[in-house]
Amino acid sequence: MKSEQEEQYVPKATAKRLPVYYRCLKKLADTGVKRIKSQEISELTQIPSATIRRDFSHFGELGRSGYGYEVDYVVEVFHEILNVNKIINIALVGVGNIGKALIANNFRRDDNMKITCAFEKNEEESGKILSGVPIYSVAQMKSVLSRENIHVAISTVPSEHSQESINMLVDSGITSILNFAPGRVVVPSTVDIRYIDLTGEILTLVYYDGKLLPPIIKNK
Amino acid sequence: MKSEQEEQYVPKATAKRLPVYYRCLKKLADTGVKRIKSQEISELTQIPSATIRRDFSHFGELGRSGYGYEVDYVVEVFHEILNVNKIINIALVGVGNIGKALIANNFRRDDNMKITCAFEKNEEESGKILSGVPIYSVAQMKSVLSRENIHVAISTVPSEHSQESINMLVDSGITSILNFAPGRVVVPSTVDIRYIDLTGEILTLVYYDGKLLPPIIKNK
DNA sequence: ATCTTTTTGTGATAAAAATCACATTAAAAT
DNA sequence: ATTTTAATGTGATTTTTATCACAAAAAGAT
Ligand SMILES: NC(=O)c1ccc[n+]([C@@H]2O[C@H](COP(=O)([O-])OP(=O)(O)OC[C@H]3O[C@@H](n4cnc5c(N)ncnc54)[C@H](O)[C@@H]3O)[C@@H](O)[C@H]2O)c1
Ligand SMILES: NC(=O)c1ccc[n+]([C@@H]2O[C@H](COP(=O)([O-])OP(=O)(O)OC[C@H]3O[C@@H](n4cnc5c(N)ncnc54)[C@H](O)[C@@H]3O)[C@@H](O)[C@H]2O)c1
Repeated sequence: MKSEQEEQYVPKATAKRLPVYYRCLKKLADTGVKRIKSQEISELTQIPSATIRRDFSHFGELGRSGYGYEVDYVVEVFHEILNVNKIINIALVGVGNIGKALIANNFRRDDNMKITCAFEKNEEESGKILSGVPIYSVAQMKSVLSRENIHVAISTVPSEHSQESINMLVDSGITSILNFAPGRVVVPSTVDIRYIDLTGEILTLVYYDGKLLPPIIKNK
Repeated sequence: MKSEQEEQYVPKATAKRLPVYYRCLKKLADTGVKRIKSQEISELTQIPSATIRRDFSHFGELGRSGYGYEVDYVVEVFHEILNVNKIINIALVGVGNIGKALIANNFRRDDNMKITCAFEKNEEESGKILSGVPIYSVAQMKSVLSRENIHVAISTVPSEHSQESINMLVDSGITSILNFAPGRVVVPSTVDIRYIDLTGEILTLVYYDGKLLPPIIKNK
């Protein structure tokens, strides 16, 4: 491994793949697989083996030459890296179609993350408890979030109220946001926001399909 | 613009931004904005103006020096590029929490895409009609999809049935898939699959947050 | 008309990411 | 023990993407 100083930097592209690796390795560990090589992880994740080895290398020498990786050990490392050991409490804003689905499922399979409270503008919904998750009115957002010390939120409000909802979240101390409304909103640089853009994904799929992939679009 | 030959290639990174541009410009057009410059689009989309101009340049000389872009014209161009003029019929597999939410909303805001049929393993659900969308049994998949000539699908089945569901879709002639189960599945190279990974998004957000962004992670 | 201002489109460059390819190291076989 | 085999970790390179910075072109002002 490189010196601490140099290895502080994890490329953005690598960071985005970490959950894929974690999930893949976790599944292997749960299946009882003890040993794996980059080539096999590649088949499972569709990520080239050289990329996998390079990515892993940012976190130390996780494997052994001529052997591969000890699954349990690598899972442990990724567990640590991704904070899977810590419970992530999540707030949800906008209890509509998607919001209700997210609450109902509530990251069932992921034992470390959980929607613990939700906020809804419509006063008919607020006050209720859905699948154990209390729905508050938006007026209560700041106090609830600071009391419960929550910093991660999902927004599932309609596009036109997206900025409004995100402003309230930021004002309530949220620093990480997942927004289901794809229109870009403005946030302070201290806040990290990511977008789920279903319409965009479909458009991109169809765009590529229309071009029949290889000949027109340069790279896979 | 470059010669036809050279300009066949649209970088992958550009393609992913096209829906963002389209949405942004469409909104402007709908608001009555007639003229826009790359700097303003940058403020609205958070994409650097140089990147925007470079991206646009792949589709011709869309703007005018010292003036900017005619909003209506550029919307028209993107409209064409993204096939927004064509109706995209979408099949959905797995009518559970998420599946039902997607059907209920059914891309309300996007007049060119629509879930027109759904498939569910649970025989209690199949046979019903939800928000106008007929729910079929999985046994009917191949015949319905070929009859309706559908090539785009969304899978919202649990992870452990993901490969099974995708296999059926591929076998039924689907070439573009959006999968809500994040575990990577194997598809023929003729099929394009994209993943929505909510858990992964949250993990990545928290990963970055833990590192407090700038000092540890190299680039924004 | 001419001049000034503005903003594009794009060469050139830099930065980031992916990939190659192999020396090195450890495992497994003999 | 020694040899053979296997797979890592990483320099080196290539490819892709982002950004700089400005000449050229058009708009608007005078
Ligand atoms: N459901 C889909 O299939 C789908 C597809 C593409 C995009 N999206 C996006 O997902 C988001 C949610 O979709 P949906 O179908 O769940 O919408 P929805 O209308 O069913 O639910 C939105 C909820 O947010 C509430 N709300 C509005 N403003 C609020 C505020 N400021 N604070 C708190 N709550 C507020 C509304 O009262 C409503 O209950 C939308 O932005 C939509 O663009 C959804
Ligand atoms: N809802 C969330 O908050 C959330 C969060 C993260 C990930 N996800 C992912 O989204 C997916 C769906 O989640 P959900 O909460 O809607 O699950 P769900 O269990 O409510 O619904 C899944 C549905 O798929 C059906 N099904 C199973 N196998 C099938 C098959 N082969 N063909 C057709 N139908 C089949 C089931 O009968 C069920 O109705 C899961 O893969 C999950 O990992 C959901």
